[in-house]
Amino acid sequence: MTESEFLTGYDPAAYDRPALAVDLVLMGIRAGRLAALLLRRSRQPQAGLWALPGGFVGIAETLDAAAERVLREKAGIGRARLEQLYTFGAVDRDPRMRIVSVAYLALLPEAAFAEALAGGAGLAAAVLVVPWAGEAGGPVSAGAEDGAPLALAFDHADILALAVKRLRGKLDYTDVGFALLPEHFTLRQLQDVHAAIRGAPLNKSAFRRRMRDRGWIAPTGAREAGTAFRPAELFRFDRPGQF
Amino acid sequence: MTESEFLTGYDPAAYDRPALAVDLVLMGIRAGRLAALLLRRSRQPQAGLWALPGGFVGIAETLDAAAERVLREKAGIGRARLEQLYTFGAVDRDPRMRIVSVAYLALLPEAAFAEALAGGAGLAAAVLVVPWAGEAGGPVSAGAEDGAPLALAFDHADILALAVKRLRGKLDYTDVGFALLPEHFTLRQLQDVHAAIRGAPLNKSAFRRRMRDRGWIAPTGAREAGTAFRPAELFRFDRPGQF
DNA sequence: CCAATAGTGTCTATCAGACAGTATCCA
DNA sequence: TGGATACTGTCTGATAGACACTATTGG
Repeated sequence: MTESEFLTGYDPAAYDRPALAVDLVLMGIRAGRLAALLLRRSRQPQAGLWALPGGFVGIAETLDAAAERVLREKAGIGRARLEQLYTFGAVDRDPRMRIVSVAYLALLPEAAFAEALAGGAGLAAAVLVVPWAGEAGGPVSAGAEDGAPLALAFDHADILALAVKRLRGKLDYTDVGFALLPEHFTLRQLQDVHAAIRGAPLNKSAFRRRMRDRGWIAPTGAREAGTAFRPAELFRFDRPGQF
Repeated sequence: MTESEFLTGYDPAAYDRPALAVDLVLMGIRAGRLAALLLRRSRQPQAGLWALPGGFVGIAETLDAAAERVLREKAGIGRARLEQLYTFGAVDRDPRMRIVSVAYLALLPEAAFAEALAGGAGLAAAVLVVPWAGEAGGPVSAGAEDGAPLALAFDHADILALAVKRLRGKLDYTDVGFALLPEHFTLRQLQDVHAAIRGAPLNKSAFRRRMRDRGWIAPTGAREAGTAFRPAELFRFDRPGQF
């Protein structure tokens, strides 16, 4: 039997299959704190709870392509660097039916995050409360910008927790800190982002030294404006496209 | 509409779905080199090529449970610590139909690896050639134990390459080195495993110092037997269950 | 004794934390 | 001038690489 003869006789519908979806963790910085974009579910199941933007994977659509489509259609964001996070496959994670979901993570610069919030997609910012709780990272809870806790749908709290953990792991040796900031930033802003992701403060001079020694930042020559004190120097990320 | 009313009216078969499978990367050490267990495909498609043990995910089966079942049924291994690696979703990765596959990684102690090879499952050991090629890790090629290259089926070369990359990333701060060794081992064996995964040699005294300082190893009091030179001290892993 | 490997001691470079000190802005 | 924050200098401890040194086995 040749390969083409085999294919002719193959029955792809022999067994029941789980449905396959993607869910997007879209992270940003909001008032100096780590935040993610969520949608309030208007329909059953779990109406009223907050969920990650998600959607089903088409039969002729790559997982990455499905994630990009959901980014456009559900979050109204043109493009972002999406990275696969983990695949969640508990049998009862969705009461409608068996749905296996591939979670993706993207980091939005501060302006893009604000723009997505202002767009008509109905997104809200969930501030992530990230206690230090050791290197492994403890549970992550989500709250509205006024501090009120948000109830998350399905297993999306697990997905958020894993996203924060992944972020932490990559913080020291990739550009995740820069990806959340505008093009020009102060070292203080950068340090605040790192502290928010770590969930613990950082030593100032050691942090500045490390950033400069790695050659990742370049001075722009400009300075902050509108401060009531000494304005900080503005830097830019010097190794775009490296990761 | 309540949640139960909604569920009654929901049609889970409205769209075509990709099939969902798991593939297992079962790693071990073979004659001091990093190796993985492969099956030679006897049937179309891609008959004669070498593939990772895999199987479809049942409709009421967790991803982890499917991986454990494949471990038993296709590899003849009772149990191992399986860890999800990545989900591969290219549209044409399997010529039969659209199959999305969740890859899992497990590390087998030297004896379990040899036992699986000797079992009746038809597994072969593919020695992985892992050039250093920078921190990111270059392409990984598989060869038989006599050095002859093995042709891999589907996108399984990509899966192996990612598994090695993941292993490298975890080498310094988890127990991956110990997981591939027998219960009692010499520091030389441990160093060889680390060097095989890194694809680059290690400094002896620095390595020993690091292992001892971390408190991960405990002396057993016993020594190697049957050597033609000074026998090495045998150690055991002192932090089982920590990772 | 030699060959071969086990195991140690020491020098040096790098890097991070701690913390105090100086610089520069606005009011 | 004072308050606030930006930015720097320096000490110290932890860790890794390099490399030579000693120790212990079988023959």
